[in-house]
Amino acid sequence: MSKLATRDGIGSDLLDWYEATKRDLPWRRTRDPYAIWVSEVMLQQTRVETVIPYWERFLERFPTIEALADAPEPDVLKLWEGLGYYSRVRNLQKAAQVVKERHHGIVPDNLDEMRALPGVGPYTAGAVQSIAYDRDVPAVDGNVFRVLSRLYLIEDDIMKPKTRKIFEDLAEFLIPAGRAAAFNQGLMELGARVCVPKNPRCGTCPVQAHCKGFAEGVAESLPVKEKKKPPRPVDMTAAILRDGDRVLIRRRPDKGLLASLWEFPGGERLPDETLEQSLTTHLCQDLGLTVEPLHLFAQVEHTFSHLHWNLRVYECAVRSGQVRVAEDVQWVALADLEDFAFPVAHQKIVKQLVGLI
DNA sequence: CACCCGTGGGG
DNA sequence: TCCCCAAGGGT
Repeated sequence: MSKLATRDGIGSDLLDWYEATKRDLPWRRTRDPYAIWVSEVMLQQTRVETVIPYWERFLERFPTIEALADAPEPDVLKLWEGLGYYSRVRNLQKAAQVVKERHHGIVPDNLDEMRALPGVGPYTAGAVQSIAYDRDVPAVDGNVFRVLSRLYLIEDDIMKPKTRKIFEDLAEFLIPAGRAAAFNQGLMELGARVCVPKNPRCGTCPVQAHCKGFAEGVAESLPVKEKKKPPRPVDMTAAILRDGDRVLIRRRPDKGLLASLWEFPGGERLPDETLEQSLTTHLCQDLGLTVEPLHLFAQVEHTFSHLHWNLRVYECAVRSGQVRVAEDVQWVALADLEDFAFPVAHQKIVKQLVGLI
């Protein structure tokens, strides 16, 4: 750490630049720890421009910890529809319930208690504690990894968990006393607007003079990051079952991919399965129905972070069996489909269906 | 540690 | 088109 014993001007240069140029983001207009927390969860792996309208709607509908804690989960999920990584909001609501019941509805003002809440990891805890409570703790996200790896020419693979401590220690060391809120946000802002992954704007960088990566001409090749594997292709089938103006939908399991979202019934079609076999497997086992595919209604390609669905949707006729309507299996009028939270892949089907009205 | 968990935008 | 990626966390 001795070679880093030059806290030099990074802190003050970055703070000056941040205060002078920071964006006017809605969550920067509040000091409410809950509102800031919500923004940090939404911003996980998600762009600022995408988050803004979601954050506005979410805070309007659930303005307090208690409002979120007491809300029906389907309502919460509906407001998150389209944002992805849905376990984020399920954990957020669980955490809100813990805060309501065990912390008098007040977001904990220390790192350990915050970290203990579901969905709160090292980044989110550090971000909320520094931004909302002015605690001098680091908040290391992807931007900070990139900025610091360039500034100090650190070549450790940032995808490896053990690398995290190197950057957290450095980020903490660099915090100007009492200024973690602005400093942490300054590092992230710099990563988002100047020290970007490709074609970094080193010419306008406020800390270029301190940047070892720039001096060595290797800034753009940092950080070192292992490539991730391409998404695995999966064939999927889904059935449109109609009864007058109503269609059958069901809720996905409360764990795993797209947990608790609604969908048109179906599932994975294994490589050696026929269409009928696949539909029978999923509809018969899950709903007690056998069906006959009538015609291809839609074909949807959808890529997730780790999967690629080729989803074939067939309008079907019920051949035998009776639909067991339950809390998680419902006939819904086309006009009411919008009340349910669907994953994007199935929203494409909803659009076609509603277009028929 | 390796893998799972979404989505939309940009180069 | 394809690949990368964006204020990560859970298991």
